[in-house]
Amino acid sequence: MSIDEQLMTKRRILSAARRLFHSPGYQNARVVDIATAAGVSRATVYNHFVDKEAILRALVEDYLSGYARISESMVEAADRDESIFAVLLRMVEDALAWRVANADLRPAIEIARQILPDAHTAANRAADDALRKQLADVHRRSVKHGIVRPDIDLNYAATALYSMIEAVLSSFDVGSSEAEIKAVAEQLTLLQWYAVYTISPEVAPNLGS
Amino acid sequence: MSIDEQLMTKRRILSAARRLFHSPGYQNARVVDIATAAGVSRATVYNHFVDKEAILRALVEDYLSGYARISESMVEAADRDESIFAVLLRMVEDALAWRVANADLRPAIEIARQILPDAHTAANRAADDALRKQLADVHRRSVKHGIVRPDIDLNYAATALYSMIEAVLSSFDVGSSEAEIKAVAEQLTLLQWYAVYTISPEVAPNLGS
Amino acid sequence: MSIDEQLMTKRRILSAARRLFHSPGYQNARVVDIATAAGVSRATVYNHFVDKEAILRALVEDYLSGYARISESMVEAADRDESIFAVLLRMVEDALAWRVANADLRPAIEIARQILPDAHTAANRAADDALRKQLADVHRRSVKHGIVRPDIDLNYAATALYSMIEAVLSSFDVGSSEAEIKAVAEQLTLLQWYAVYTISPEVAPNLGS
Amino acid sequence: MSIDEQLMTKRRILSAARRLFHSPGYQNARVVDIATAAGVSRATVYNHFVDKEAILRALVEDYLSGYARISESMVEAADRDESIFAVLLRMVEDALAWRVANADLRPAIEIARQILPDAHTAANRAADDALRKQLADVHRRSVKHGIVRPDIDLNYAATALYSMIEAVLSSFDVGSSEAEIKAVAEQLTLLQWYAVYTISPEVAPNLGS
DNA sequence: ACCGACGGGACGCCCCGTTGCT
DNA sequence: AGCAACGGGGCGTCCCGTCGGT
Repeated sequence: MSIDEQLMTKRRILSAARRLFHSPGYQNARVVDIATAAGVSRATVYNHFVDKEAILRALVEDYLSGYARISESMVEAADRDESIFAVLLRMVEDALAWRVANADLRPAIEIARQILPDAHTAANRAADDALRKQLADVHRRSVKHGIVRPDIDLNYAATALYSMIEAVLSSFDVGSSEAEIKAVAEQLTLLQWYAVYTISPEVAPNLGS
Repeated sequence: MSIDEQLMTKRRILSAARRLFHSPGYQNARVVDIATAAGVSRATVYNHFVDKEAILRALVEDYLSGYARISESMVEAADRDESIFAVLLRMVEDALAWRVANADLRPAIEIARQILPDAHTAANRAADDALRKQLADVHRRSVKHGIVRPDIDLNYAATALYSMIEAVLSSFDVGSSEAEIKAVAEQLTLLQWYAVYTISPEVAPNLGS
Repeated sequence: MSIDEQLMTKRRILSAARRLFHSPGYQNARVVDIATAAGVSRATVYNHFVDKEAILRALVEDYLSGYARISESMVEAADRDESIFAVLLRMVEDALAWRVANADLRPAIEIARQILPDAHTAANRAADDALRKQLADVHRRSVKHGIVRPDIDLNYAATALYSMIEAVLSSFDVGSSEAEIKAVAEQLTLLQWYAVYTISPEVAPNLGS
Repeated sequence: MSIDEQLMTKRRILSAARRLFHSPGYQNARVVDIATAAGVSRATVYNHFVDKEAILRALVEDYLSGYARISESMVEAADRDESIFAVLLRMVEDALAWRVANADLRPAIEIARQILPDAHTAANRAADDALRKQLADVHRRSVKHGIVRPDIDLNYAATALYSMIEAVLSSFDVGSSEAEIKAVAEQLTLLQWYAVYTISPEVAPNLGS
């Protein structure tokens, strides 16, 4: 059996698990169901994952690693010397798009938070911090321009933005249309902008300046 | 056994379940653990609740009913003709305080969202809508004063506020000190305010005016 | 559920196991088969026995305890002051009858010897020794009468008798007819007698004399 | 790989299996253990034997074929015109020596009796009958001499002898010392002799006479 | 209310024998 | 011949929810 086929097997198990963890849910998805859906036997599942939990862990880690990639792309974006608002907007868009693309993973991630207290938190913090660091950077540079409201704690502002990105998914049930995502991203960015900055988005200074 | 004693037993079961659902978590809390912690036998638990799920459901419903009470108190507050900012602030404070007081229930509520898809959503919507309706009312009245940013969708703004209240708990690990809660509430209210309104909080009009 | 019913359940499991250990054999008898044959669930089997091995152990112990009862009955017989030959004959008859009645347990006992090295040996030795002690007693008293062949080691003779009782089962496939058992017992006793004693069975002295 | 090397491999597998079937026993000896002990891989074991059972079968067949050789040597012995007692003694010695040399195979043979009902019985009967035929021959010739006890069934006597040979192993744990084997063989032969014959061993007639 | 046996069913483990690939 | 993934299937554990007896 080739190495490619091994990877395929693992991927098919993950894919089946992802589908079944979304519905009928992690608890109701039996290992044998995942195996059958992946076209393998139960034993094979245990050849690739020590645990049903390990499958969950793998899914969550895959998801969180996507976050890290977003923050990397942001670093590059920063080099292109765009306006602060544009940078924020891109960031929100990217994060939102990633979440939408992985909306079916939400239940799994919530479960992971429950039953993988340490593992999840560790990986999650890593991913969150990647994004948070970027936002903190934007904020810090903004302060130099004297455009940040003096009575706003930027930590809360950052948390607010993230939680909104999160919440907007479950509340508004955003479709996968790119246009929709853009519209929502703009709204969220505007909210963040007005909450934090004293000037209009149109006159936002460049990040690099 | 008197009715009072029966209620006591039920309450002790709920209390034990609440403690155990928080740690070691819903899945890891066995019915016999709950029974033992409540000082009763496993059979007695099943005399009061048809299901382990039913205990979870009862806990969540208790929690959500508290939300409804908050919105009721807001209606009264509105009658006292305070400023819009003050009303918002009180609302955030109340919601935050309630969440803090029930912070240990968060895991249980998340689980309920997973495994009680219909029951939870129904109750949750009811509670959410109660608050949301109040906020929508505040927003609607604000519009009449012409102080709302024209490029902001108030639906997103409302969602943002709620998600922030939610998120601030897990991120900042707010203690139960009333002063702390007040400080955080003010920050969140300010964020919401600046995001939505064009004027300074100090000159906010009265709700009833 | 009454205590009687509990015992019944355990007995029915043992009975089913006994049947299935004989055919299709210990290894081929699945726990679920035993459970089904006993009219209970697999879980119930594990409520009564920690192991599949424990069922085997229980069967073997029951069987061996029967041996002990035989030797007890021999002690009483000895008090009736019969002839040595008659005592030997009764002993062989009893042992043979017990083995015939439990012939279906032979495979299980052989398996037990394999997979329960210590447990089996311990119990088996106890049962064997019970009988062996009786036989040794008969032999010892015989020596006093000067009727034992001087070139015969009575230890080997005793072992020979036991092994014959054992072997005659598998080789001759004795039916359960009492007459058949008596006939075989007489043959075996005669073999033992002639091998050990110098006189004719008809003139055998009494045990007590 | 040469044919010799193949045979070597097969022999080493059998040797390892023999060791492991003795301890920790057939059921507890995993195929991978046998392979490792033989210095080959698990797959190679399956190249030489279709089954784990096939290994057991091969061991038992090797063992039983040794019995056939004993009976062949007895035929030759008979031609040397020795006394009946000497012939019996040699027979018992040979059988006993063979059993002692293969004492470690006993557990495997017992298992084979359980799980290879047909295969074992067939081969076993063949080997047993080879010996039994010889003994029957001796007995038949003895009858002609009028030295057999009239009240003894020679079938039982033959069975008795075989079972004793078998039993003496497990009960007395005979060492491999030749002298010990000789002593035990003499005892067993004497037991058989006295049980069956009316005359003293010293005056036993010759087999051929 | 309490107790304990019970049916049910998933989990993780372990080992067998098979099958392609190297 | 060696290797490793795989299907298959039994074992023992665990917990749930039920039920009858005390």
